[in-house]
Amino acid sequence: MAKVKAEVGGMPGPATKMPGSTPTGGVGLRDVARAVGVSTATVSRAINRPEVVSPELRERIALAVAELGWIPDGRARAFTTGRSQTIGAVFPTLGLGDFPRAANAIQRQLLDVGYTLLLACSEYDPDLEFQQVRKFAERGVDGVILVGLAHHPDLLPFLKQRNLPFISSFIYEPAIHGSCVGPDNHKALVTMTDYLADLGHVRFAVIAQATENNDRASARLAGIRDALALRGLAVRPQHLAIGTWTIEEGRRLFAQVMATDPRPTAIICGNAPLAIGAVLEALATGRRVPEDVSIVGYDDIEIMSHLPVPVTTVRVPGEEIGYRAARLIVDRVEQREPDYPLESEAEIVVRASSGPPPKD
Amino acid sequence: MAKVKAEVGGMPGPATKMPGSTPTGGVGLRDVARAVGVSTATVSRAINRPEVVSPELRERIALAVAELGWIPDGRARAFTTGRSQTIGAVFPTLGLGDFPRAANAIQRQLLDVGYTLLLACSEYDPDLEFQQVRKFAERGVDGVILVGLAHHPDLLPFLKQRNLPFISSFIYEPAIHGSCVGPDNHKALVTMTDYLADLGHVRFAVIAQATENNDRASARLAGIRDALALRGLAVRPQHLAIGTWTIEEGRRLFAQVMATDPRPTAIICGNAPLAIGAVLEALATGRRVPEDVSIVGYDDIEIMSHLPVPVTTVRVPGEEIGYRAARLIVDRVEQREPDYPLESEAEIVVRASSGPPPKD
DNA sequence: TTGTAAGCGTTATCAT
DNA sequence: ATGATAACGCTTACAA
Repeated sequence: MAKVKAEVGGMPGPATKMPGSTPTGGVGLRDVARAVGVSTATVSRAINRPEVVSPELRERIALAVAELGWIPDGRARAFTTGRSQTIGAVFPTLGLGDFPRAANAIQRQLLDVGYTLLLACSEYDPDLEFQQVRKFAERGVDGVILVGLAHHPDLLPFLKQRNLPFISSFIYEPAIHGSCVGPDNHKALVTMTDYLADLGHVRFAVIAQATENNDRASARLAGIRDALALRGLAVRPQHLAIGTWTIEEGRRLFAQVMATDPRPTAIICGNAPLAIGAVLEALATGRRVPEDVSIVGYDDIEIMSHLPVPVTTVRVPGEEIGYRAARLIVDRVEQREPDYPLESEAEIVVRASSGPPPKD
Repeated sequence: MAKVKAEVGGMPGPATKMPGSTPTGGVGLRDVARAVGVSTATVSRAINRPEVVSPELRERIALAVAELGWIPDGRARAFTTGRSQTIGAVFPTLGLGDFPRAANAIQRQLLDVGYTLLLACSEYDPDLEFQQVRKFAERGVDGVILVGLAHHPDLLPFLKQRNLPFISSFIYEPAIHGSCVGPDNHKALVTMTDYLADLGHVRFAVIAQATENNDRASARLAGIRDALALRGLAVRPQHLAIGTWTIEEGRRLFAQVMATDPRPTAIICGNAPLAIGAVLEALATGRRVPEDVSIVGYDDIEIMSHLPVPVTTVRVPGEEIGYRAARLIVDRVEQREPDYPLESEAEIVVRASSGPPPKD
């Protein structure tokens, strides 16, 4: 009990505080201390550095804690220590590709090391992303996980000024080693493009999401272009279709690029829904995949291997990325050096949707 | 500057604090106050209740705030006010059905009203869910959003004791009106079952996820059973297949129930991946859908309408649920009465995967 | 309208 | 090994 502050009879008095619900259930460290007959300092130590209090006391304190149902007030703790044991992550969206998997992995790993995840979505909007990060800063996160490298121009200065550690995920750039974790998007699409070109393809179409504010999408597009250029090839303007990340859009854009002349023989899709849409539209319109046209995607979500024609795609290890992102940001916060690889290998998963180009 | 506390010459002294990075960038309310030449109280008021300070001061304070790049330290604020403007949500998983959509919606809505979302996953494990909620409580969340009604036995008492408002989402029970928001899972599957029975189906199979710790899944199963019982029908034991929530599993369980004798003519799937798997397995094994067998699902994610045979399914308005969940928990926290509906209508979206049973 | 000053629950410093 | 006590940055009576 204790805490029942002052007036019981209900006089005006200095107004009992009670702005919101008592966070820790009304019991504080002092209540525990009082119950055991020690000082708050001792209780605090018993919690945070048990080895430094006598076993006997430790025992009695643990008992009282359980008895009273006390849990530490993280707010007060954060306030006092200057760290909140909290990490903020801003994803473009949940529910696309490997993001949910990664978010899950981050969350699990953070929990393991005693941190909590604050998760927000930017909806691919740099302004919103910045706003979310500001919120996080206000909330006192110890570090921030971002996706990609393209951000609001004021974002990085903001973080710098506040000395807030941050990392970029789902991307790897050797130039900023130590602050990014993910696959090399450029390299992944070079590999994919090479694979298709080696099959004999010459006319490539690309269905992808907009590259503005999305350096990962840009890197992928650049990878395709660079790989083709090495062979003296290029994507025709009418074979480049830009959209969003829905199946619907994939169907539409597939139909669009297939209506051109000459037709492409290989279609590279910038994300999973676009690839799914392309494949389903191809089948729905009676085309044979890959005999008439090869289609490849990005992100190996489960459905990719289950469509009537399983889809060749770039597999990004989302779980691994999330796990490492969590470790990395915590290591940054706690000033440790990462001792694990930061570049994740994206691999090409070859399935039935890709093959040699038609003879025609 | 200011903050440069005491010793500049670098004597031991009482040790400058600096445990972690300074959260607010080194500038505090007092710095702003000093710069303007007013008291901290005035600055605080200028921020929180602008109408109560003179316009002139308000102006100068705003200027100084911008100048110094000050942002409030949410930790201190939370500490002082007893509220953190933070809501915790524990979802079973991201990346299944409408959960990502709902999470997104919650997050957006909370942002709108000045709250921040803490998101965690329970992986359908009640212990983990409880642990996450404890973490949230420690972090001082003002309220908690849960999914469903089945929880760790100690969870609700825990929340009660701490006076922590919470709501259940993705479920609606009239009996606890005001603390839940979502569809009536039971009713939804009664409707779906009636629809199929009215088409003439008599032999029903059910492919669903385990019902332990998942009252929503239980409610759906009960809905099917009750609707059938009203017609004197029941699901044969060998036509009830329990699994997880993967496409893979859907394929396997579909094959399993179709290998029985007599065969079912209608298959009700408990979630989207199971339905997708069932349909794809049916097509892959040369069955005609719905001529040979009708297949229906739960959750209307995009792919459902795009498969070679579009899938009849229960559509749950995930976005609406998330939006309302966010509003509801905030209203609970701020002791307001909700003035919007809490029950979301699940609707049956009829597509090509369902039809009359085969004559056989 | 503005200033003064008392907390809020914990950790950390210093003394014992 | 333990206790006393001063912060931490902000909000909020209450006084002026």
